[in-house]
Amino acid sequence: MSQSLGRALQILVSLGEGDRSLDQLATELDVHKTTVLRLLRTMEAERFVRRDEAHRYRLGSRLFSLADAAREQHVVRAVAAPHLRQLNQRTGQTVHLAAYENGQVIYIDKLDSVQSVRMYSQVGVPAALHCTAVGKVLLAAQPKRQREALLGTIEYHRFTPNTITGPDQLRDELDKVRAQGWAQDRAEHESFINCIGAPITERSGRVVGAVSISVPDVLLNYEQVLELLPDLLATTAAIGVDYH
Amino acid sequence: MSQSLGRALQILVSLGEGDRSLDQLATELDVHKTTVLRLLRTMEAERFVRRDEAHRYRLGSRLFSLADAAREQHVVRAVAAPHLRQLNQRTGQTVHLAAYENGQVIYIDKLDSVQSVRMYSQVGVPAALHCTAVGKVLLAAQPKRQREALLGTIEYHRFTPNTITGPDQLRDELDKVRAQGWAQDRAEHESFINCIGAPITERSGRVVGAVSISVPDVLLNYEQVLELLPDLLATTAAIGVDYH
DNA sequence: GGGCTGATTGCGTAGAATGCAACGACCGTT
DNA sequence: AACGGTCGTTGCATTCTACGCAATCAGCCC
Repeated sequence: MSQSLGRALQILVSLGEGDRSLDQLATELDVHKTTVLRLLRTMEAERFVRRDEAHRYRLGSRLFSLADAAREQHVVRAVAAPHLRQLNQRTGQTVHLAAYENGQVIYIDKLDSVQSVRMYSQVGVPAALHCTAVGKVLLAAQPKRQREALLGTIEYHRFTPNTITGPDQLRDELDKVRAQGWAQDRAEHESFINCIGAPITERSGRVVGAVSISVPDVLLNYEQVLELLPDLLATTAAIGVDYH
Repeated sequence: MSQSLGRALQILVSLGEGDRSLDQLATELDVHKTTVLRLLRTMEAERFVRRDEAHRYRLGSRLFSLADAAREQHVVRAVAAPHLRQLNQRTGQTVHLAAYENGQVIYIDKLDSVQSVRMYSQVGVPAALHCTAVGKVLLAAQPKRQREALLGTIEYHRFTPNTITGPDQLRDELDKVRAQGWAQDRAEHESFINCIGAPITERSGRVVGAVSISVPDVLLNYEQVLELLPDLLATTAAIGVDYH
């Protein structure tokens, strides 16, 4: 909607990948370098970007405090933290916390497995809606209109042979999720990794987040992962009670 | 330089202090709410802000990954970290790492005292140039023109009776700092807290940051703080060697 | 159901943002 | 030390964008 602002945000995202020179940025955005310069100057004044002695541009220190603030503004994160830690310790598996954010599902916390299993998820990065447990849970919790709109816009990228690849199939899956109160992901996103996820529901019935447990099948098979379900549901219930 | 972008950044800073409604923001910026709405929409699309069900606006998740990137882009932070930890453990005192960022000095890392002494400094927030050890060190290291320009723009706010309150006095102080290779702050910023700070100089002679130790005088008097100086200088030297 | 508050949209206009071209600073080269 | 090249920076004219207005719409409380 706002052209210059949109370009400025693009610059910030680009700088997130590494430092850039002025016309490197101009080339990326396909605008005149004068334009880029003025945007950078404005952001520099507010410390969103900084410039080293060799005139290479980097992200500025304002982002430190803003990110802290963004974290604190996720009430659910703070409330959930102790419960997630316990769940992580009891099960020893990777635990994720995610929240809905205008049309997307974002990981807002992550506790690693005691085994050093690497997962591609990362705090602050969107989760796929059609093939992750948290994605399904939070999508299922959206009001119908919103949900249907999203079903249409998802790119049903086929990550594994098990990935759901169309809106109709996903709609059925979401109905099931809503009925049973939790979601599964049987190697739909990463081969050899199974997940279960459940919504955090606060007193009024509003879903404010989702928790998932992810387990590589070399550690536990799917049936064994299902045995963790009561623990997961107890955790999300406890978070919901603490939330207010 | 760019009006709309400037306003957008103001919005982000404002949201950093807490969530806002649309015309709360419009009032703060003193613009029409239509304008604010369009800026918010643009930022929403890039996940810089999010909007909850009650149409209150908050900071978005994009800031998470950007802040991580901003941190990683400070090479000195990673290099210094282990040395700072050791210095913090050996002395037991509050240790700060700061860097110069277009006309300001920003704390980019902080290790707390073993005693629970609260200091007002915070990572990502600017340090006063005229009354902190890191401020003096980094200001002293600037090229002359830059330095003189800054001497003129500083607001010489008098925090304590010891605070330097004018450019001439500060210029003399900076000469001393440059000559001796370190800076002091004898209760110039916070009463009852003394600091010493030293520059991190990499091989080529460029100053890439500053480290300081802060001690409340209930724990050590100024002479005792000076006894920590060799340890501080050894630390900054070691960081300088590791830096490349 | 009615009146409120607050969000949203269409539109014309003013002014801001843009691109151009010329200038300037800096660096390395000969 | 002069030169050429690269890259950042500035002044200016033009155009298109961002702005505010007023009307509409949605939701909420009485």
